[in-house]
Amino acid sequence: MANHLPVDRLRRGLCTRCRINDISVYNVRKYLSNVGFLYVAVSSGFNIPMKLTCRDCSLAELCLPRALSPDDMEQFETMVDQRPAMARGNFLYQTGDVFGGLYAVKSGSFKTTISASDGEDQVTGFYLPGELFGFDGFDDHYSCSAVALEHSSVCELPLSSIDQLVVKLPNLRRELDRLMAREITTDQSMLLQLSRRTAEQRLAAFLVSLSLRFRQRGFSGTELRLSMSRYDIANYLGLTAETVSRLFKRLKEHHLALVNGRTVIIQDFEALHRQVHGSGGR
Amino acid sequence: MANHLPVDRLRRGLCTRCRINDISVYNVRKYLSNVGFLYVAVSSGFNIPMKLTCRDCSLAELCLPRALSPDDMEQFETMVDQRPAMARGNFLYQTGDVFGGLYAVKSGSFKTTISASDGEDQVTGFYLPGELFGFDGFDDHYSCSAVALEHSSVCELPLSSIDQLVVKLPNLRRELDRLMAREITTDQSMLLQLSRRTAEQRLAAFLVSLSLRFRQRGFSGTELRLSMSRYDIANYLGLTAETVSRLFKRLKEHHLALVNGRTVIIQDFEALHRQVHGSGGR
DNA sequence: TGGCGCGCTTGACTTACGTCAAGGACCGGC
DNA sequence: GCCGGTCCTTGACGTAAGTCAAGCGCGCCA
Repeated sequence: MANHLPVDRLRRGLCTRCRINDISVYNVRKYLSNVGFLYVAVSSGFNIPMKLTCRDCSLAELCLPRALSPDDMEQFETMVDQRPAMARGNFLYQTGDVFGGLYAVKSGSFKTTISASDGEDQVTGFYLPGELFGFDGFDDHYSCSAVALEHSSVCELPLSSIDQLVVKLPNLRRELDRLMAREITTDQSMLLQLSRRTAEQRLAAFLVSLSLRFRQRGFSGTELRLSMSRYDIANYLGLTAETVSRLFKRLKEHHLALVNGRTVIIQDFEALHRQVHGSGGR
Repeated sequence: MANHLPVDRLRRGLCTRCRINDISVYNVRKYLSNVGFLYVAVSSGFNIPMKLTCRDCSLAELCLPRALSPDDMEQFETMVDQRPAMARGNFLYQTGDVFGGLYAVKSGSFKTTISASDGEDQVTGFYLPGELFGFDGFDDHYSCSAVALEHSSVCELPLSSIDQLVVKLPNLRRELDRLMAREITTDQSMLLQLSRRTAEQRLAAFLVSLSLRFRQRGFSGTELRLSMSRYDIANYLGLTAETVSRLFKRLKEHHLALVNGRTVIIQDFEALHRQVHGSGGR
């Protein structure tokens, strides 16, 4: 397994194999100790002191500012707050909190959940580096809670900044609208998933989506490390952890994917993809 | 049954019992012929020639412009296009159409649907007078199709107008953000419904929501006329038409609601409400 | 490095809801 | 007022996925 190192990307803050974007010796140590396999056999280049700007950030092409011209970008950067890293399981915000702003994942990953009156939760989304979340809060209060799935960090775009920026930067407003529409579209396609697809198809769709998003971020699209538990996956897909477990077993038997704990090796992406769209649901 | 007539509201374009907002002799005749029970035993006051302004519209307190000051409202009105009425079953827009703008229901009702690659549809929402839809289109193309469920009409807020107005009217932008966030929140609470609630709970939630929204619009909250088919309801709730039918029967047996064709009489709202939140799902 | 607990797996059994099929009611058009 | 089609209802039956329970093992912490 390649220990071929994309040093320049690392310098800019991101290892293409891991999910580290805000580099510091502490974080890397911490991260490495969590990672099962060691793609990062790094020597130097770690304790670069830095306050990342968006232009430096390796996620720039994926993240919100990608719609901005260099001039706009400069204005934009001054409005973005970098938040301290968070430990796994910590809440970034909770249901009912006053809307503070939007968040972009800088490193790690998050889940958002809503809770029913009886206390039961529903996972509504997983967010990877470069992805924006918090749109549900625009109605004054967040309707979801956001939880770090691993050691993670975010950039914050505070509400006050948004109000100022959208007037000055029409491109930013349009990009925000676009992202919000995409949030709606993905939620709605989940509605279709939940009501018209079999458990098998849902899991296949989940893996395909993750694979594509990882690849987009420069990670491997075939060897993934899941940051969420079986329970989270099951909940997100409207299933139980037992069912997910059995399905993973079936994927293994059919040589579509090899799942071992939280490591997933996708063996036959095409077949998985076919399964998603394949021959109707229930 | 009262033929007590809210004439002033009718003058302004809305009968509180029916769903007529854009009054013309033609429309009323057309509508009456579709309605099973005749609340509207109207004599005069029908063929009022009018181009409704938002200030005249009886839906003003519910619709988008409610966030606007009188001055703002005047600017806003000039940008809104009134579309000709549409027959049942007609598309306002279809999946993939270039985003033209947002729509507010003026009379009648609409459903939005997405379709899977295999051609199967999923109903993602129902929209009543005063409700805004089309947000999914902000990402350049509509990801849903919008279909009139009965003889209906809409007001259009074209994209070009939105771009101009949001700069001039910050309150409008905030209201749009709020509505968009609400769309996200309702979609996500549907995710919870679909994955964690029994068929019975889903249908109860559907009826409770409809009842509240009808009441908000000045219609009866206890005697509803559904504009959507059993198939649509079932599809929206992730069930089959057969199951919905059986559930309606059960509601009748338990004296919670009386359902006859498309007429629903809610007998015990509280009990229905309890059923929604009651003692966990599956 | 070793111990403990949570998260995962596996099997046996249950059930809510879907599927299939047939008949009935309503509605709109001629 | 009759006829055709669509929408709705009802019953019999099947099954995908849930529930319950028990054991295993990874990974986290001391």
